Order: sequence, then structure tokens, then C-alpha cells
Amino acid sequence: MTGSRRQQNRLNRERAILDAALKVFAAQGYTGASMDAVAAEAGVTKPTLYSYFPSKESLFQAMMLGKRDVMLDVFEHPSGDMVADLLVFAWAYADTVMRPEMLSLARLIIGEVQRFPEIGRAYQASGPDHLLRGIMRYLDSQRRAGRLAFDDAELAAQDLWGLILSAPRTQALYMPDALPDRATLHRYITNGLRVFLKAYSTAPAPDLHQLEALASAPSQQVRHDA
Amino acid sequence: MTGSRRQQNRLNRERAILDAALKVFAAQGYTGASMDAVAAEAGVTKPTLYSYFPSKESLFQAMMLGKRDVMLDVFEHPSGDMVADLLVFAWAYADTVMRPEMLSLARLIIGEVQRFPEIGRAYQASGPDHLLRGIMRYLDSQRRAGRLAFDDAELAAQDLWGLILSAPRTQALYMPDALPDRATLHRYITNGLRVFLKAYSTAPAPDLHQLEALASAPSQQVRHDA
DNA sequence: GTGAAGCTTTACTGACAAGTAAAGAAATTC
DNA sequence: GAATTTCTTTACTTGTCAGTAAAGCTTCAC
Repeated sequence: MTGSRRQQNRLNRERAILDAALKVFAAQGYTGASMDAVAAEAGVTKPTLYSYFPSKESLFQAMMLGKRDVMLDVFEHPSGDMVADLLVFAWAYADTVMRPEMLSLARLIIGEVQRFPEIGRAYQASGPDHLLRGIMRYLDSQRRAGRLAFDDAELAAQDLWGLILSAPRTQALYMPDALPDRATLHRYITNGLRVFLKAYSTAPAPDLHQLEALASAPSQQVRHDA
Repeated sequence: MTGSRRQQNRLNRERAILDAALKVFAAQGYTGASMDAVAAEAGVTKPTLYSYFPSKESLFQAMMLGKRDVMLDVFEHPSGDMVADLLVFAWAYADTVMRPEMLSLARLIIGEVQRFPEIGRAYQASGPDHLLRGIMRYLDSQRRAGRLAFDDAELAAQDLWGLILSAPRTQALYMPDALPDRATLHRYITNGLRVFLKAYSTAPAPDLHQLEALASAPSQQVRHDA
């Protein structure tokens, strides 16, 4: 029904190859990764690999462009409680972006962006920019509801981002072996939201108290595949 | 006086080699860069290169560890006007960290950190961490003077950092061809400081007016070599 | 079942890069 | 100013990797 058995095998193998490519490229970098290593990791031999992708470069591009992380549309279902929404978003975002594989992918993109500028642009558009637009829409809705006050939604969204996770993420990029634990993330998130609300909330101070109570909310695992 | 002519030549050449190594490694990555290319860029041949550094790896490490950017001690000479100090700092920091060579270096480190973890740690310690401690000292002095209020100086310093430059810098890492112009940086800096002061300043609002007046202060070029 | 098609594998090629040996040039010492 | 030492270069070796040609196997059609 879903194609012949041959085609099915082909698709499975293609996926296996792409997964292997991600693994090997992320570990070794573009130039450091050998096609033999990718083939071995995928359980395939090299000419088979070349029957799926005509060159190393095309494999890399296909893998990267297919990997655009579908950035959680957490704000699609707002709860009506802004602080709770922001906390859910913050944890979902942290759980996505601080995963070791995601950090490896980011390192790979950053490291190879001079060689493959399109990949950097594509990632920026489908990841950060997409996320930013989601935040902007949500913040705007809260502004219309009178709960937030700002002129420039883009700046406000970037502030939220920067306050919550820029520090631990930047650090994680430089030090893969010292990923922050959940208590540390909690500290960043709580503090970041407090500062954000202090700067942008129309309520004088009350909603800050929710933060401590809510901060230890369960952290949802979030899907992030292609 | 400063050693024999031979030794002098040797030092000059070593510096030329290190400069060339930075250039080539930053452009091609560790695996992508060839020792021939480094030698050519330095105006030397390969065996000469190997007489200075016994291997590609040792050259890379020597180059990177020597390159720790001496992060501006802007806060060493506070003016007494906190908003003016913060603006000077923000621009000095922006001028250092957003330079194309600095961004290339950061990309190189991030891209190779899985291969050379010590380099990531060394960079983190001499760059961001060193800077952070400087900011903390300054913010603490302002808190003692009653102009700022916060519990955790480290979080406050990271907030300042994150608000001012995390967005343009992150974006620049992914998109080397689309560096923000000075007007854009101005926008980030002004907004970041406004949010920071709103969250942390003890003054209700007055000092914010200075921002617009001062924001277009001349941007000092800052030295940043090893 | 048998023939034909396509896919996969073993085995190879050409190019390039890290690192080196021995010849050649330059500077310092007496 | 000549001998020696040190540094630099030309020319090479070894290994690795991207990409490929031809042989072998599996799957589907009839």
C-alpha cells in the first residue's frame, strides 16, 4: 500500500543513512567525517551510500536541511495564565535546545557555516526565526489583553529568549562536558522570567509570586525531529 | 639587546605562523586546513613550519591558547555616571565581540570543541567568565552605592549580557554574511539597557532618559589581541 | 521455476595531506 | 675571512579519503 517492498527498503535505508550522517558529521565535523564512517554507521557500504546521495556535499546538505528542528508550537494552546504559559514555554524550549544532540547539531552548523552559508540561513529561518515569530504572536496577544506593555514585539521576544537561555546555551556550546543540570536551568528560567515580567508586565508585582510556586512544574518532553 | 638577530627572526616567524594559522584554521576548520596552506600563508615552507611546531595539533593548540582575547577592562575607570558607564561598556563589548575575526574564532572553537575540549574550557575561562567577573564587580559596586538592587550578582551580570548582545551575536554566528550594522546594534544596546535598568535600577524611571541622549556616543575601537 | 532488472558488494584509482630525509643556504664564531 | 653550526628548502613516503568499475546477489514478472 505504501509502495513496493523495494521502495520501502529504500526509504528505510535512506533514513538510516541520514541518521548515521547526522551522528558522524556531528561527531567529526564535515571534513573530518569520512563517507566510509557514515556508511559503516548506517550498516551499508560506500557505493550503496553513493547510490542514495551523489556526493558527500549533497548528503550533508540533505541531512542538514531535513533536520530543521520543528520548533515547538507551545504557544498554540495558551492557558489564559500568562506566567504559567511562559513557564511552560521556557521549559519546553530548554528541553529542546539543551539536548546534547541539538547542541551538537548547532555546533556543526556554526562550525561549517562559512563552508555552507545556505545551511546557516536555513537553520536560522526554520529554528530561531520561526520560534521568534511564535513568541511575538503570543506576546502581542498578551499586550492586547493589557497584561504586557512594549513598543517593539521583536525586541521583547528576543529579550525573553536572551534572559531565559542565552547564558546556559552559550556556555554549553563551549563546554559540551559541563551541561547545566535541571536545578541550574530552573535558576536561569525563574530569574529570566522575573526580570522579563518586571520590565514588561503591566501588573506592578503580584504575578511574580506565582513564579516560585510554579517554577517546579513538570517539564514536558518535547518532540523535535524532522 | 632583545636577543640575537637569529632569535628575533625566529620570534617574528613564529608570530607570522601563528597569525597564518589563525587565518587558515578560521577559514577552513581544523581538519579542512592543510599545513601546506598555513605554511604558504605564513610565507614559509612546510618543514620550517614543523621546526616551530611538532604537529598540526600542537600548532592548533598553541594558536588557540595564545589567542585568548583579553577582554576589555572597561569597568576599570568608572565615570560615576552608571548609565554612561554601561553604555561605554556595551559598545566596547559589541565592538570586540562582533568583529568578523572574533566571530570566526568563536565559530572555530565551537566547531572543534568536541575534538579539543580543553580549548573550549580555556576560552570560556579567559573570555566570557573573565568578562562576567568584571561585570559582577561593577554591578556590585553600583549596588553598594544604592543605584541597583539584586540578590545574585552573577545572574544580574548574565542578564545584562543576554539583553545587550545575545540576539545579534547568536544570529551572527549562524549568518556570517548578514552582520548587523551599527544602527541595529544601537537598537539592541539601547533596548537591552532600558530593560536591564527597569528590572534592576532603584531609580524609578528618570535615568532612562539619558539613554536616548547618550546612546549615540562615539564607539571606541578596542584592542583585542593576545 | 526461470529470466531479467536493479541493487549491493568487493576491489580499485587518483588525489591530497601529514610528516620526514637529505641537500643547500645563511649566519655566527674564531 | 673561513669553518661550523643552524636553519630552510626541495623532494619524497605513507596513509587516507572521495568517488568508481565490474562482479555478485536479491527481488519481481511471467
